[in-house]
Amino acid sequence: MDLALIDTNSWTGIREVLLRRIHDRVWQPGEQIPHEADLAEEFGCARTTVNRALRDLAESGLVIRKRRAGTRVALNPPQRATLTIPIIREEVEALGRTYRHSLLERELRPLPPMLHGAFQVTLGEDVLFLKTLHFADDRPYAFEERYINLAAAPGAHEMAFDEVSANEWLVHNAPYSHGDLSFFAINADKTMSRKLDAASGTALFAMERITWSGKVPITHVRLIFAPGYRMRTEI
Amino acid sequence: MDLALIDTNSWTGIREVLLRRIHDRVWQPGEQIPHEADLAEEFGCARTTVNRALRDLAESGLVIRKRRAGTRVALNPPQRATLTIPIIREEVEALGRTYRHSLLERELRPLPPMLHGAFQVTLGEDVLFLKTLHFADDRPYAFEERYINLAAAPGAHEMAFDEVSANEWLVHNAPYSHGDLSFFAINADKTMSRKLDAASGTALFAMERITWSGKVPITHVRLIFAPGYRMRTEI
DNA sequence: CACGTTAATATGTGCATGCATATTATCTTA
DNA sequence: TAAGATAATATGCATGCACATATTAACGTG
Repeated sequence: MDLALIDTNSWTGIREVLLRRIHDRVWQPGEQIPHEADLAEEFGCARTTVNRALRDLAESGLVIRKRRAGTRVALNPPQRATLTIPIIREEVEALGRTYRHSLLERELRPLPPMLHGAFQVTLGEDVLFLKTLHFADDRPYAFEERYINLAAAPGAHEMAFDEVSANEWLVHNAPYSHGDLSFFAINADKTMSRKLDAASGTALFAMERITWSGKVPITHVRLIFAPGYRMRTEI
Repeated sequence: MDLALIDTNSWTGIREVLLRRIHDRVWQPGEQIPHEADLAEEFGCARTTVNRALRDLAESGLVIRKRRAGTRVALNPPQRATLTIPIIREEVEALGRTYRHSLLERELRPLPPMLHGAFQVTLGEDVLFLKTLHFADDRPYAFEERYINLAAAPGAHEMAFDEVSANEWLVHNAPYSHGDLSFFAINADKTMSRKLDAASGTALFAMERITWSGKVPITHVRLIFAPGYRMRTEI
């Protein structure tokens, strides 16, 4: 890798050079690196360009920037990973398999006490409960339990959700502003072992998600994947 | 929320306004939105500023941008989540608990066949194998199995890893450029149930990670967490 | 010397401008 | 008409400049 080949007039080029200096310990972790102005002079470019490169490094957590205090190499670069949580249909189809889902249950229910803390809905108000099984090539792929706040997604009341999945419908009709996401492992109980075609007690990968639009909760989902599921990403 | 309060002279302000238009379906999913120049005129700011706001929205996957083709609202906004995978010590200490770890095993070994594909090392070359148990307040927190490529981290040979953990040492001494990360669920076998103080067969959350520096593999880790562990993030 | 005030400074951001580049639309030409 | 050349256009990026803002260092003053 010849450094001379890198174009230090582009912000990406400058980022590469800075990255290499950090990797090669030219600038030690915790050490302060030269100011934007100095770097700009060194690379013969505008401060804006250096700024862009440094901003990008700061975003990925490799350097810490503070006004007046300058920029320093992060001591413990946090290992950030960006997970892409696709719509299950798309995930299955990306694997080259055919997607299908079947709605096992659909009813109005009071909000289960378990969710009272996380999911602030007027008490007494019913929420829509759905149980869905997702298939890939006719083999169970994931089991879904979902509560939908009808106040946040009124149209859901009229939807059967047998054709289009609740997930897809909500993505398009009740966009969320933020949410909580968590992952954990769970033992297959009798129901799940039957639905997911897994031996009872098998460790299953699960994901739980709550989404809000502003302060209004939209939906709570728990997805439990069939045995062998792995969630992957690159860092 | 009064829109008039938002400062449309700052790129974050403009981002908020655009975000709201997308949420409120002023611009439908898939629909093309006005050009940077038009928006700049509307907000009475420079095109650069609008560009910055749109770039940010594009990064989060909410809009898709193409030269000449313009910007359009994403049809299926990919649900991205940024996970921060901390050093275990920091994770434990952030919980207000005391961290401790004990090295259970440390030896040179040939690379196990299981890893031959992922972890390209000269055959016959030994790698350093470590087994560590991490504690929080003297209760087992996670069980770690790690292979270190000595060619990539020569200093590791001299390290006992009983004081400073391999994780922390590597972070500081053999920075990686990229890696693969995956999460899954696994049943506790006899060893793990003993080490992690879990009933045999309990579903455990596990993470596997391989990191490289360029083309040279550095380390392969498998972390298995004690029962009840949840990995959380916000979206 | 302790503590509050003020100045210095590095990053953060906005603007106007110009050119680069990818992609689409249009216009030729065989 | 179809294929290829060419023009039009929206985003991408670099520059120089000005000013905003957070934070630290220096300075007084009691």
